[in-house]
Amino acid sequence: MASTVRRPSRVAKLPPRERILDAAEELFQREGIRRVGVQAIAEKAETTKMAIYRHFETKDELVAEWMRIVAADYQAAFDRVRTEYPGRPREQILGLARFIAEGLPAVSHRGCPFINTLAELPDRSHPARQVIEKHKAHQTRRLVGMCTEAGLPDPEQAAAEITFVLEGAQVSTQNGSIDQAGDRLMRIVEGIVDRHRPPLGSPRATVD
Amino acid sequence: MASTVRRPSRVAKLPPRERILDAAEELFQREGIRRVGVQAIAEKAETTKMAIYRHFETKDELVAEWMRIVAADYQAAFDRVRTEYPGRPREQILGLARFIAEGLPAVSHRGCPFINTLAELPDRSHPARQVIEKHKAHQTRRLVGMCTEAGLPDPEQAAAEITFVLEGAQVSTQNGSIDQAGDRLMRIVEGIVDRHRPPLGSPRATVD
DNA sequence: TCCACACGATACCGCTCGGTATCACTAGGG
DNA sequence: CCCTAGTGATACCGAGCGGTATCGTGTGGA
Repeated sequence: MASTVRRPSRVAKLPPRERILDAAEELFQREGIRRVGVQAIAEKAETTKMAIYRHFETKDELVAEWMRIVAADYQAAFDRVRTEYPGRPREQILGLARFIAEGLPAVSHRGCPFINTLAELPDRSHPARQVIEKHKAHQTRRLVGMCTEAGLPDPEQAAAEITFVLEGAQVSTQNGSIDQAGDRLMRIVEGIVDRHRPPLGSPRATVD
Repeated sequence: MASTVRRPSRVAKLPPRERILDAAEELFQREGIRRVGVQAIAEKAETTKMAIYRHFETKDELVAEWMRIVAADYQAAFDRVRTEYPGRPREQILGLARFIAEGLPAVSHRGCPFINTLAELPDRSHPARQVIEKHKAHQTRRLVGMCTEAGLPDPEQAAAEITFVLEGAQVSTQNGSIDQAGDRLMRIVEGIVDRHRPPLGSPRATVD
């Protein structure tokens, strides 16, 4: 391990900015934002504090950039299920739920980055908080659209219910109150999208 | 006149320990744990840092004591619905949901103390964290019992679903993605407890 | 060849943190 | 009466924080 560190330029290291973001992501996720100092991020990224402040105005801006990356990951999951199941909104919703359910073991005991960051940043004007709220609003809009396409009778209510269970599954995994949360989550979401099947002959009915 | 309840600072102050806990509760809830220093708590409690350390070994122990108080509040809500609707588990569950739903506006943008504290304390051996996990496990057990009494066919799955939506409603209120979360939450829980009404004359579900 | 420029390293600043030591005061019980 | 115990006030400690200043260094393009 030390031998790889020895080589500064012969080994193709990622550019500093990427290394900083990678290190920040891992430390923030594992320890929380306020527990992690800029110095610790620099060390994990194999660079220095000065380099961080050359790429990010403040630590708060670094946090916001991290949140933008996480939000982009979720957006990518949305895009993926949409191209994977074109015209089949029911499968799209289940794909999203599976994306969350499969991510539960990885974040067990540390939970969702959005929820944790929100808890650590009570200031509503914090740049990272604005990123989160904008992302969540956008995500809700897309989910309502899917529920509408799926022919659910009250799409906004269904989207709210799905959102609640997705968030709640992550929280309950974090505090250890519900076991097999992933399986339970999938069954719940299946129940939601199947509860009000569109009447037979509906143009948007699922094909299988 | 409210003077009986009011606590003029000079005349009839609460004992220091109570004032400290009251001040800590408000500051922790509003600002988060790590943002609030012991000095700030002392000032709000109209006492000094030394007095705090006479009553609590460390700041972490003060946090844990706060969590015990919050957990006791939730336990009291459980007890209240059980005595308020004796032998009517469906109403008990709805009463719990109403307890959460009515609390949503008060904690909007700051969320549930348990979730926030968990986010700020990644160390699983932290005393406050153990209080939370023990409380959540106990709460789940009680909820499963209610679902069993209500005759829901899969009480553990139903309890998981209810837990998810209760937690999720608080998270979604905090990040502002779902409006009218309280009303939506109540409709969802009503749907859960009404979805599988036990057939008339059906035998009781098995109790674990 | 030279220069610009991003990067690395280190020292430093002011501030706040959790926690401790010390001393004076006051109320209550024998 | 005094003795004790809890309280208030203040000063202090070492450590870590976010952020800055300064100087050295290696490399690539002209």
